[in-house]
Amino acid sequence: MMQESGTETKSNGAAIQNGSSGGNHLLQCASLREGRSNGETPAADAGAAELVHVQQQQALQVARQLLLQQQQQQQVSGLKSPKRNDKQPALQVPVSVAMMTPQVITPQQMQQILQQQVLSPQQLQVLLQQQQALMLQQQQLQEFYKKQQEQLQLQLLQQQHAGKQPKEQQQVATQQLAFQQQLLQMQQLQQQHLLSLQRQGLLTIQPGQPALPLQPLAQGMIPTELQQLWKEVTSAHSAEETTGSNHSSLDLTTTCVSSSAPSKTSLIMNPHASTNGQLSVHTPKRESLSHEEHPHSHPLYGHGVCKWPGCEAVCEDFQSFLKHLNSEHALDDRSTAQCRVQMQVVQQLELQLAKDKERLQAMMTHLHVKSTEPKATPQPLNLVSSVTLSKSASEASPQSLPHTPTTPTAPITPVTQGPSVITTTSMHTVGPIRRRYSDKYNVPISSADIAQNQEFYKNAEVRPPFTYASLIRQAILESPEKQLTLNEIYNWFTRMFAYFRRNAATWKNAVRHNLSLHKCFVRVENVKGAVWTVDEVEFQKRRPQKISGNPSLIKNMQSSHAYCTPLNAALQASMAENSIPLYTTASMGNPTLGNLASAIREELNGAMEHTNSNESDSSPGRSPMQAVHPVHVKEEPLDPEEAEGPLSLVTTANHSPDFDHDRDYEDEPVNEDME
DNA sequence: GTGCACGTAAACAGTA
DNA sequence: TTACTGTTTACGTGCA
Repeated sequence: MMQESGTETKSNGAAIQNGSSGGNHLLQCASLREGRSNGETPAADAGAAELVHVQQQQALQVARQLLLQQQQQQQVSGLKSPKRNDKQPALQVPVSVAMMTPQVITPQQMQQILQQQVLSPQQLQVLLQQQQALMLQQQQLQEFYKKQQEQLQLQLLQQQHAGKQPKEQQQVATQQLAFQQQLLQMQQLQQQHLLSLQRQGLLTIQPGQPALPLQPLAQGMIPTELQQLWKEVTSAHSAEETTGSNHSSLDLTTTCVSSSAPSKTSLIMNPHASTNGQLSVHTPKRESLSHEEHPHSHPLYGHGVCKWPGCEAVCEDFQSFLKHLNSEHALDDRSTAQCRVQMQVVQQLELQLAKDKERLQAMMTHLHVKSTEPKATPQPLNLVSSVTLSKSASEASPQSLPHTPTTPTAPITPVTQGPSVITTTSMHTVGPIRRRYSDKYNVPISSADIAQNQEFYKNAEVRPPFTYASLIRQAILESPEKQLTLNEIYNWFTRMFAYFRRNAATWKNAVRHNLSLHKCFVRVENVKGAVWTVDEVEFQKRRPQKISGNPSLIKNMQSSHAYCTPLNAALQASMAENSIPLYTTASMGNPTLGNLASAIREELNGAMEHTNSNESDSSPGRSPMQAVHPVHVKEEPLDPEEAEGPLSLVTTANHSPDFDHDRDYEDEPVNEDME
């Protein structure tokens, strides 16, 4: 008995699932673009990188030549002019250090680390090699530059004691300038190269941590990975510190060779970092202060261990920890560098979080809209779906007002909210409560509702928060011909809802009961036997009744439309005025909009009609459907002779799928009363 | 408290 | 005879 009938209800599930995966990617791309948006050329590829590489080598050679010349001059002339003492540091420092320092991982780079997963191992290796070559060059440059500076300083000192000729001084100064310009140029080239690498998906790597890039390519970074990253970064820093005679090379922030602590801190805060409120450069002062406030709760101290990133020094007690903190993690270049890295880690995490949030939002949105998209496709279903959708939408919207507050069940909100699934789920758990919610006051289920939660209902044995009447109507409307045999209705129930795979006797009885009870369900004798159809007119009639006597309802409905998204005011107004136009456009156009519009229209229609219906059936505001169809469809109990009447109804219903009838149906009692 | 809507159960009849 | 289909009635529940 319960077999077959697989035709009409297409699984919206597939459509639901295929929809939107691309969105995230787009988002990511967009964010990446933002991150990089420093005016780089977009077309950086391996060729460009090589070019940059060659250029860098040339620049390096030039620098070496300059240095040699300088050294020769120094040897020949002895001491240099002291005059340039003042200017030199000023010139050197910013240019040299800032430019030459291997870059601390920038937020963009971190972001890429977190996101990148595209490159093939071969690509990665090539890029890594390039990167490492660059790093080597950087180191060479640094060493070279440091030596030069030391020599210059020595020279200057010597010159201070022994006078020099201004000529030589000028020469040296110009050479310095030229050299710095060369360095600057090199640095720019390097940066370009780095940017190109970034574009290719590889982050820039710090010298001394070649392994780093390999890890990050795994998808999202988990905290441990981040920690690992942190350790590597910090270790790299410290290594450089120890190796380099001059500590300042590490960090952009640690620019001045002779810079003082304050200047460093100020430099440390780059715009990015400051945004995070990370100004919390941990000065000893602060620490102690915070410590005073919270005696033994120091964020950097726990379980007897210093939690300074990469430290993990064991501290017997808090005092020793403080000691350790002040001694080992005082305000120096290393600490600031670490601090900066930490800032970036945090920033990256925040970025990741934001991104994930975006992703979630996109997913929610997609799941929401999704149901409508598939329906747009031209299939038997589509017709149905459009109808049902409109219905659903209408249902949702209307009821949502009066109902929403009271009824938790209604998966009401196809349009408005996000994870309808969740909503429904939660609602389902309510179980017993469900019934009231669905129809009456509210709207009967909408196909959209069902579609949106389709997967959930299919798999979870949760009672759908819809009335039998709503479900039956839905099933019928989803069928290509908008008519189903009882058995097909059964099948639809079992197919769509796991809940109805049990207790068949009970719910089947209920289905039959509803079919018979509600006038909106019309039994038609067909060639193949008896089929059930939905009489929308009945719905129309009924709806008003429920609402009837409640003038505020109309208001509510209209206001409810506002909830319903992006329908513009004009549209709503037009709908309010005349349901027909809206109806047409809505149904024809964008599915979502159509649903919404139809829903609204229904609502309005219902309300209007309702108001009008009290007086007479033929109200001006009525939809064509209504006008066309005889109001009384089912009034007379089904005599075989009357079969014709219902049939006509059926046809009409089919013709105007969009017509939402949301109003439901079912309250037979109402109908009867009206009739 | 009442009316309404809904769900559930059951009885009954008709039909294949 | 059985199972399905369809109708009807009764009862309970929740809500306005």
